[in-house]
Amino acid sequence: MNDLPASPPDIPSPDPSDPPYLRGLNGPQRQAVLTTEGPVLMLAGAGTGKTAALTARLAHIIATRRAWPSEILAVTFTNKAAREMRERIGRMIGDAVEGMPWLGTFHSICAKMLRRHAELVGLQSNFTILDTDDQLRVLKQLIQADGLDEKRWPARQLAGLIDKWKNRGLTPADLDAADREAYADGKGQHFYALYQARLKTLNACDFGDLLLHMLVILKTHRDVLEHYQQRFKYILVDEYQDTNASQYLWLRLLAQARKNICCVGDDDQSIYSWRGAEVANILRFEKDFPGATVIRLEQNYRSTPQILAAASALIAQNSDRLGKTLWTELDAGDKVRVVGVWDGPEEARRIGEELEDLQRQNISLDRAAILVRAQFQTADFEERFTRIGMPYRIHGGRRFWDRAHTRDVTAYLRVVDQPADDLAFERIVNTPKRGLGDKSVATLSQIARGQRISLSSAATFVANTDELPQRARSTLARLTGDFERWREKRDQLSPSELAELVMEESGYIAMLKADRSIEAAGRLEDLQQIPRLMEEYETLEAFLEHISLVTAADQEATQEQVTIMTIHAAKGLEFDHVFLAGWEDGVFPSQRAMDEGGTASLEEERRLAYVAITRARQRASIYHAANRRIYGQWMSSIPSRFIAEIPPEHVESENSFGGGQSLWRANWSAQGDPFAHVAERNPARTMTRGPAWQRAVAQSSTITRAPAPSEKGPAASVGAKPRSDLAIGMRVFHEKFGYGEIMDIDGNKLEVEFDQAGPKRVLDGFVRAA
DNA sequence: ACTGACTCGGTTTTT
DNA sequence: CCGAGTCAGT
Repeated sequence: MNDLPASPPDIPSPDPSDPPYLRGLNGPQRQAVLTTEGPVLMLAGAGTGKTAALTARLAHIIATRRAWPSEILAVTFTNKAAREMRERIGRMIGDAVEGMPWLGTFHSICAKMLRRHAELVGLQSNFTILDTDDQLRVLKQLIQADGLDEKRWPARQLAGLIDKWKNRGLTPADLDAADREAYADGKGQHFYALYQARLKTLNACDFGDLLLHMLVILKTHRDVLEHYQQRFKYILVDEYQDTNASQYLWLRLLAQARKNICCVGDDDQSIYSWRGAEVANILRFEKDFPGATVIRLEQNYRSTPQILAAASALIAQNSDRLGKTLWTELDAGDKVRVVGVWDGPEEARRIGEELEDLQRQNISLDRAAILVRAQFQTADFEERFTRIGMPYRIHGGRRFWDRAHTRDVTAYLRVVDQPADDLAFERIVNTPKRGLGDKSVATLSQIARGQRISLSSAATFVANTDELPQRARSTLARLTGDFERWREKRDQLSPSELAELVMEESGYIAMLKADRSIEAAGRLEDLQQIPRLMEEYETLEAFLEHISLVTAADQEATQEQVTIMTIHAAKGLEFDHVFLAGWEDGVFPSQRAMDEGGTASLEEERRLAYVAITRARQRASIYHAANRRIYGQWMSSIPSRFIAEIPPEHVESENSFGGGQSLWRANWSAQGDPFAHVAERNPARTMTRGPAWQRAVAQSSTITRAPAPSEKGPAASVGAKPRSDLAIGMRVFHEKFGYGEIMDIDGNKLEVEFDQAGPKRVLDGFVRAA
C-alpha cells in the first residue's frame, strides 16, 4: 500500500480554462479534487495544503452539479475547522455555502439529526446536552444512592469508563465480561444502564450519546438510515485519524450505499488516542472501503527543508505508519536549534530574550509561539513575561463557558428555558447563598421524586406544605417567583437582555461585587461579556444549544502577543518562529507515557513531537532544562530522547553555560553528565531534594554564568523578604503596567489590579508606592 | 450553614 | 507547590 507513485500519471495537467478553484493546486491536490466518485483517502502531511484541496473538492462537486450543497455531508472535529471551511468555500462558491446545513462537527451534526429522531431513543427533541460537569454530578448521585464507597470508586473513573464505552459505540447491553468487571466488582454495567436511564428521565444526553444514539438509530431503523444514505451524495471527513470507533461506524453506515466518501488525515498527526481516537481507522481505510483511491499530499508549503528533514527523521522512528515523504521547494533555512538551559526559569528568560530580539527586528509577536507539553509548564513563562512586560496569551486553561461563574449564569438561563432541568436548578438553588443548604435541597428532591415532578415544580409545590421551615419556603417561593417573572419576559426581551436581567436580579452580580478579591473582578468581567456574546442569538434555545457544543473563542488579541499553548492545541496552526519548551524525558515524553502504555504511547508522544516541529515555518528552537520543579519538587532531568532522534546534521546545539557547540550534548550523554551521581538510580528522573539538590545548586554557581541583577530569575529571588512598606489597598506604580491597587500580598508576590493592564501578579521589587 | 484544617492527586481536552 | 474537595467544628 506504500507503492503508490507520488504523482499518478492520469492527473490532468493545468489548463488555462481551469475553473478558478483548481488554480494553484499541484498534481495530487487536483487529483483529490477531481476524483469525486468512490472512496478516497487523502493522506495529507503537515503543511501540504490539505484545506485548499478539500475546499476545492467541495466547490468542484457543487459547481459541476454533482450534488446540491444540502446533499453534502462535511464533518470536522472542531467548530473552528468547520467555520474555516465554511468561510473558504464561501469565497469560492459564494452564498451557496449557506445551503450547506450538513457542514459541521460530528457532534453538532449528530445533535441536529438526533433532535429529529429523538423519540426513537426515548428522548424529546428539546433534550439538553450535558457537559462533563453535569455528567459527573449525575454519576455521583447514582453512586451515593447505591451506597458505594465514593473514595474507593470515584465517579470520575466511572465517567471515564462510560465515555470509553460510548466512544467504542457500546451500549450497556453490548459490554463484554471484561468491561463489566471494570468498575466496582462488576457494577460497571449496572451503573452505565442506570446512568442512561437517569439521562432519559432528565431528557438529556451527554456528548458521547449524541453519536451513540444516532448510531443506534441508524442501525435499528432502516428507513432513517436509507433517508440519510440517499441524502448524502458525497461525504467528506477531515482529520480522519482522530475518529473514534463510534464515529467510524456512523460514517460507514452513511457511506455504505453510495460509497462517495473522502477521508482526509495524517496518521502521523494522530495525537488523541487517549480520547478514544483510533489511528487504526485510517490505517485500515483501504480494507474498509475496497477500491479506495489513496492520494498522498507530500509537497510541503510551510517549513524549510531543515525543519522538514528533522521532523521526518523523527517520525520515521515510528512503526505502523502509512508512510509519506514530505518535500519542499523552499530554501534550506536554519537548522533546528537545540538549547540546553539550567532550569525552567532560565528557559523562560532565554525565550523571552529571543522574543525581544524578534521585537527589535520588527517581527510581530503573532508570528511566534511557545509550545509546551503540559499546562504546568506555562507558569515559568507567565512569571517571566509578566515581569519583563512581554505581551503573551496563554491558550487553554479553563475555557470561557467552563468557568464556574459562567456556568452558574447559564444554569439560570437553562432553568428559565426548561423548568424541568434539575441539574441546572440544583446548581444555582443556593448560588448566590440564600440559606438553602443540603438539608433543604435533600428534602426538596425527596418531594420531587415522590411526586415524580421536577425540582422547580417541587419548589413551587412545597410553598403550600409545611415540609420545610417557613424561612426556606419563602426563599424558594421568591426564587420560583423570579423564574416565573423571567420566563414571562422571555418574549419581550432578547436573549442577551434577558441574561442581563437574570444576572442582576438573581443577585449574582451583587455577590461578585461584594467580593473584593481579584478573582471576583475577573469573573465580573466575564459576566459582562455574556450579554455581548449572546447578541447574535435569536432565541434562548439557540444560544444554549450553541454553548453546549461550542467553546466560545476567547477574543481579545488586540495587541501583538506571543502565544503560549500546548502542542495539542497547536495542531493545525503554523508560526514563523516556534519555541519548543521542556524537551526532557519525563516532561516530554511525559512520565506517564514512559511508565505506562509501552511503545504505543511512546509513539503517540513522538507524533506529538512531530506535530510540534512541523508547526514551524522558519525556525524551530528546542529547549531542555537540566533541572525542573514539578509539584514543588526539584527534579534533575535529561534531554528528551526525541532530541537524539533528530539527525545531527539538521541540528545546531548550544548551551547556556557560555560554551561551544554541542558541549552540552556531550555532557549529557552518559559519563560526562554532571548529575550522573543523582541519575544513577533512575535515569529518567530523580528526586534531588535535600543534599543532592544542594550539591546541584553549588555546582550551578560554578558553571552557570552569574545572572545580571536585572535578569535575576525567580530561582535567584528565593528567600526574598517581603517589603513592609506595602499593604493591601495601597496604590502602587509599576514600570510596565503603570498605576494600580494592591489586592493581595503573598510573601514578596503581589496581586495588583492595574488601571490599564488589569490584574497581574508582580514581585514587590518592581513596584513603588504611588 | 458556613469556616478552616486536612487530604489527595496532579498529561494532553477539538465536543 | 497548589487547588479542589471533604470533614469536623462552630
